[in-house]
Amino acid sequence: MTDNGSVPNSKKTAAERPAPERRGELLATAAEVFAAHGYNATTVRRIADEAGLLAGSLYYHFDSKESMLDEILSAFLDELWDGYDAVLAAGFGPRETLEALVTESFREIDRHRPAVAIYQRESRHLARQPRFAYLADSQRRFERAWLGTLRRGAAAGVFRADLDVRLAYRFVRDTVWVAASWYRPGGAHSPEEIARQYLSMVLEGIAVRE
Amino acid sequence: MTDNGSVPNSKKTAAERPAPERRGELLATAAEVFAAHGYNATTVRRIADEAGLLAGSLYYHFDSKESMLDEILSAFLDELWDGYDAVLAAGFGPRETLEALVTESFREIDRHRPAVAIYQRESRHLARQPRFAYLADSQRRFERAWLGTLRRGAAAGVFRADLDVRLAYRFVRDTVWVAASWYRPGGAHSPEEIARQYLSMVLEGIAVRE
DNA sequence: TAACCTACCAAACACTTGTTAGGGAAGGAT
DNA sequence: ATCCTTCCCTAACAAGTGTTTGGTAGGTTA
Repeated sequence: MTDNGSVPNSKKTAAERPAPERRGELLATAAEVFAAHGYNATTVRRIADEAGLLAGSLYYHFDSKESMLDEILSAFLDELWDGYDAVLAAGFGPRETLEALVTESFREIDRHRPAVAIYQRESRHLARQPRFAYLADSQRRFERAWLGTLRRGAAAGVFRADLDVRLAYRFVRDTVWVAASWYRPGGAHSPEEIARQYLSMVLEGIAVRE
Repeated sequence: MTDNGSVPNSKKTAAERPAPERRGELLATAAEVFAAHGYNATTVRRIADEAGLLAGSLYYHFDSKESMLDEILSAFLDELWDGYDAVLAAGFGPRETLEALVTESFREIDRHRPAVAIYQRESRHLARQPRFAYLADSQRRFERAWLGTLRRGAAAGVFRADLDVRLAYRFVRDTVWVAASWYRPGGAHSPEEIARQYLSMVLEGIAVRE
């Protein structure tokens, strides 16, 4: 009985926000609908329907449809980078870094599946809008982290050096993140188990060695 | 294979068809815009703009925005299955079949990049509509072809048997098709070259062997 | 000449979209 | 009781949507 205790309304910064608990519920259903049908194809009435209120009422909590999307994506990316930065700061070798990044990614997919699906679908054209410039930033950091790890590994002789590193980067990146399109939490495999098998395929290949 | 004939501009009977050459141009630009911004986010006025005519004029050539999408997707799938069926009928072993399927896929991406991008983005929810039921059919055939090849290979000892075949299937499938999101025809690598490197990664892995 | 066909335009149609304005019920604080 | 805050509803708005209708320039055929 400790979860519904204090009301942190006055503790937040400048922007006065209504009760953050209802907000979270609404954002969760909005994310679910965005992920299922795409941002543009999702009407604000549909979100309201799914959440059990009327379209106009959403504007008590948010000032636009776009800001819902914004909040969903930035919350996801914040958490993602918390995890990634921890991995990158740990001083692992290239192979261990790759393994940790992949595992962390599948954990994020587990926690933020709708947000990841939306990101995959919309980030490319959203990144052009000034409001979503942080998406482009994130993509650059992303590339730096993964490509750097792959290059370090190739130089250290733990990853194959005969591959186009950029192709390998896209290969690993896509391999991991498209999983969000079919992954369902609570399924047969845990995020860690999926990460283990994916890593096994990416690192060792699916062919039998002789 | 999916549908009836190839020119569905039939308000009455398919007695006469307008010049198919202009049709092809319009479909190509429509596919390009759909791929760039998503089907729902694309207005019919935007397509017309890009093609150099007015929105209403598109309805001389097509009877709806949806039928443009239909024609783009089914044309792509028809060609894809021509290639796949040829491979599957060739009587290759599992490994050669996999290699041929991957190579053929990258060739299709090269030829139908916009259609592939649209397919990736929209097929999931389109498949629920009766009109696009052939998308679901195609996906089932797709799964049978790839999964069957992987199973045959695991049984024959050329693919690893310790992997979840379903995971491996999704791994290979996604790995190949997401390439459409970044591939640009006329780039540094030919489809065959990309296929070669992807196959090398999928089959042998990116780690150095000892 | 006239009739005809192709490929388009101009203007509107009905409908959906995101968003806003004003109001009101519930409940706690004073 | 009075006030205030929270959360939602009703009802509308203007802009944008896919689509239809009727017309027409220009070429081809009779």
